[in-house]
Amino acid sequence: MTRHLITSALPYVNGYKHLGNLVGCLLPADVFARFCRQQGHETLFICATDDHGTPAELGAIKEGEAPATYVAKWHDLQENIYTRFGLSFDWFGGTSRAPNHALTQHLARKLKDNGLIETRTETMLFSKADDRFLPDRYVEGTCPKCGFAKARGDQCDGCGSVLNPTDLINPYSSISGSKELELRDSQHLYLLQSKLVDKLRSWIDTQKHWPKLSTSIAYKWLDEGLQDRGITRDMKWGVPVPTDTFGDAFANKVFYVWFDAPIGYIAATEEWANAQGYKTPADGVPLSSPARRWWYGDEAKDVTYTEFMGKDNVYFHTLSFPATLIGSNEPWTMVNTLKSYSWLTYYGGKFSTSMGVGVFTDTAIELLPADYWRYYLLARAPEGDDSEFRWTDMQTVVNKDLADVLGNFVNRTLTFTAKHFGNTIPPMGELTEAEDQLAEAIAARVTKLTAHMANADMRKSVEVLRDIWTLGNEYLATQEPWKVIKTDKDRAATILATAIALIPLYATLAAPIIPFTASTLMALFPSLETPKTAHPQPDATLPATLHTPWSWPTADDIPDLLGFPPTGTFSVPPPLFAKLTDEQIADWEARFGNKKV
RNA sequence: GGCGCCUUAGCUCAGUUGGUUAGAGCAGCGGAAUCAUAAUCCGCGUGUCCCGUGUUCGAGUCACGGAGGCGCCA
Repeated sequence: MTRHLITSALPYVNGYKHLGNLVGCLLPADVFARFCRQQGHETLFICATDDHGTPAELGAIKEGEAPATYVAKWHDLQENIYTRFGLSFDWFGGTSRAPNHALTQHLARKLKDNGLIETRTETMLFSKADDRFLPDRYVEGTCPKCGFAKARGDQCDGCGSVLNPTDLINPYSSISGSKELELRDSQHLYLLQSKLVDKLRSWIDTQKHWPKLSTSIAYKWLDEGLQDRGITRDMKWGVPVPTDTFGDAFANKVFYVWFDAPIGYIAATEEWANAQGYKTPADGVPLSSPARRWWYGDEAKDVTYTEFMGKDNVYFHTLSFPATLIGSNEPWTMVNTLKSYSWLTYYGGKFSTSMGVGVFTDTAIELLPADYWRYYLLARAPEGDDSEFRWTDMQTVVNKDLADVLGNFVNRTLTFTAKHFGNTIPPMGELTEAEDQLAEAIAARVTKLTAHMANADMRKSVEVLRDIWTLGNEYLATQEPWKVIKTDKDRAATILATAIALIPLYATLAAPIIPFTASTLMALFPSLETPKTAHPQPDATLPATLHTPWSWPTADDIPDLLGFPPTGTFSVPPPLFAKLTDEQIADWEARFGNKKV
């Protein structure tokens, strides 16, 4: 048994995320977490909202709320959506909460103790009207390169140039519009990443389980020479820089959002521990014992840590966050396996939060049940290249795989059985070569599926899963119980009992991907609640997997799982999946667009 | 401007460290079956693997040049 720590990149707090965000880290992480649990591994799946930074502060100003109010509101709104999508976080925290303040400040102090932080003075724009410095996008003005009138302090939307606020011509505050700006010196903390290059490189050299993309991105940064990085901002919203350590000059400054955000993984774990009644220690490392077991010291040595993220986050997870942890000189859990994803595009164009392009999670979950989205999105997970979202593609995949192959298999099996045997599962008779071959074919695919799941390969997992479902239909097609029933009722009973035995197996194997449907399928068979007593031959030895219906089977378990179907009564459910109609698709294409924007 | 990535059947995409007739799903065509949400099962794929040059006994797979698309950085 392995202890699996799993994190998904933190969704930014301001507003609902789109489907690209969902499939680009949250969803695969959830599938992997569910799989690990089904395998019996001790698993902790952690996520949180990324609460700090300028967009959150500006969003709060726009909605006329205090940042804390705004952030708390959006945290809850997002969490509600994720729950409805079936994301099975053990804890969904927020980076603006107390544990993250404590941990961020703790790590900053450690970095200073180790000589890895220095103070530098920068000349920045200060607005008298707003009584504050104006970093990044708090200032707008004319682009010095292309003359675009509404260039932001960090970047020009006219020509794409990256800018510094002081580059702008005729700058003005984007909060108040005031042009009364002046240059003032401001002190900032820099993390001396340049001193950590060797340690980072030797750590990365030992990482054998990273995808090529991640490793090459990391080495590229190291080869080009890692720059020291400013880790503070002149803002109020964020983790305050502790003045007892860094001096009064930092009284109105906070840590940069990218410094505190990844620490949020650890902090959210501490939130989880606090929720169980464990108090964060006031001295030393601010981590209580349950969180320590996952993150710190010898107790966490046997933890396997897997991170899921979009490819834009690779730098922060391979270099910047590790620099923080390594630089602290403390024994933190570091990432073992890192899964990065490309983009899901909307008809080849970008899903865009600011432009409102594509489909957002809050809208999506109103249109269709979670499993429709989960299955389709995972089947198209952008694991290598970008992949395209299209309504017609989703219609094809959902109708074909879910409704026709899986849904229809369950439906045809149960309705036919009910017609001839009532709502009692028919007795299993003597097995023939057909059942042996079926078991063998499924066992081979379970081995493949298990390997793909263990690698968190979503597309391949979905593909094999569908293959397994097809085997059920194939079995019925070759055994033709509708013919056999006329001449040999016992044989027909065996065929149907075998087909019925496939249903809970399918539910178990599909559970990480379509958990809601899996529950529906399991619930059809009351006897599975207590599989031991449901066994048709009480003195036979059951494989362990039968004792808990959700346990992930091995290939060796398959013959027994097929040979001992659930017993007793069952109910015939309505069709598992409604097909997406041409009218629905046309409607949604009209509503959301069906071409590249 | 610098660097990196991508370009494979009508569509969406797989293709380990270069090695025999380049794969899957969907769509399409043909057949079987009729228990089922007109669902299922089986069979059928010669496509300049973006273009060019080169390395090699042998390249979709490596090198260089080019076209198109994308990303990161300054």
